[in-house]
Amino acid sequence: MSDAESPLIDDLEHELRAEGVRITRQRVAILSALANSGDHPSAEEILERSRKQDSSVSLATVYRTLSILVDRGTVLRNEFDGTGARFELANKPHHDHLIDVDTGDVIEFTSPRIEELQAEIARELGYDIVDHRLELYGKLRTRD
Amino acid sequence: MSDAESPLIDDLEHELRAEGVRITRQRVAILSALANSGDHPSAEEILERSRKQDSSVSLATVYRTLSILVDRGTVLRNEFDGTGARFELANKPHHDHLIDVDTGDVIEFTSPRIEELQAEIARELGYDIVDHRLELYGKLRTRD
DNA sequence: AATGCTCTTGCGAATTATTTGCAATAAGAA
DNA sequence: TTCTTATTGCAAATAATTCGCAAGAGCATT
Ligand SMILES: [Mn+2]
Ligand SMILES: [Mn+2]
Ligand SMILES: [Zn+2]
Ligand SMILES: [Zn+2]
Repeated sequence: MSDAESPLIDDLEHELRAEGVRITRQRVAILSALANSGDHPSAEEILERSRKQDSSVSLATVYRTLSILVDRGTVLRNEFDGTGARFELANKPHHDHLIDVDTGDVIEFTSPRIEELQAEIARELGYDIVDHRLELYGKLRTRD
Repeated sequence: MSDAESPLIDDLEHELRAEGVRITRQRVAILSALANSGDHPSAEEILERSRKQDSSVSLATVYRTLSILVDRGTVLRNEFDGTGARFELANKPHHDHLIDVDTGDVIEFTSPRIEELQAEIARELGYDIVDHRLELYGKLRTRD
């Protein structure tokens, strides 16, 4: 039972180190928590998950680390309706979200057409898009 | 120099009264502030603006009144990046927003195509859209 | 116009999510 | 191992919004 980390985390560590960011136990735990999350955890959830690997992690460090990772573009911060930011690793292609208003489930989707239209609209208004947020809030269609 | 209110505010007052909502000086001041705002003011800004008409308005009442109006669908609450919610009367057709990241300016736009595509995407995923949020963050294109 | 029931208000305290100051601790270069 | 300095945990500070409560004010009724 070695302590080998996933290649993903290994890569991230190297990138961070290359930028002079120290690799601490806490940061590795937080990165692991994110890497092993298929969902969109809140800071509190990331705290819980990373504590399974390093019980010394504190909430302040979770926030500080997320802040660094978001600034680097390693992590995405989402602010869905309701409360608190939700995070995810930025290692997958761009996508937007559909939130199930009944269950809170978050479904990812992509629409090249919408992305194009957004750029077009911005262009017509004289702008270049630097970021955007598209969230659909829906209810599961029932076949009554 | 009469005290006549705009027909818009007059209508809103009647609707509210019909629902058993009492028309107070503060509420009229807040509604006026909203009706006279072409932009997307924050709660603090609405406080300042409504105080010009009724200096007794408090921030708690601004929030409480906005809450009622949002629940009724009279007012829309936007949560753009940065801090604090921004409000606007819901008396115009649906639109989304482009935020100038340099100046903070908020530009409104509509795209029937994007609206359609959103519904289509949700449908494919088995959902009916109950709400959505589309915000573009952009920089004014310069012709250097 | 006066009455009274009930909603609404202002104020300050409470909440929630996130940030920050600071002394103790630990990365990583030498 | 030593040394420098970034990082950490903790608690206190912020920022936006909500809440409890006693005082005040709509408005239906007389
Ligand atoms: Mn996602
Ligand atoms: Mn608008
Ligand atoms: Zn997108
Ligand atoms: Zn829209």
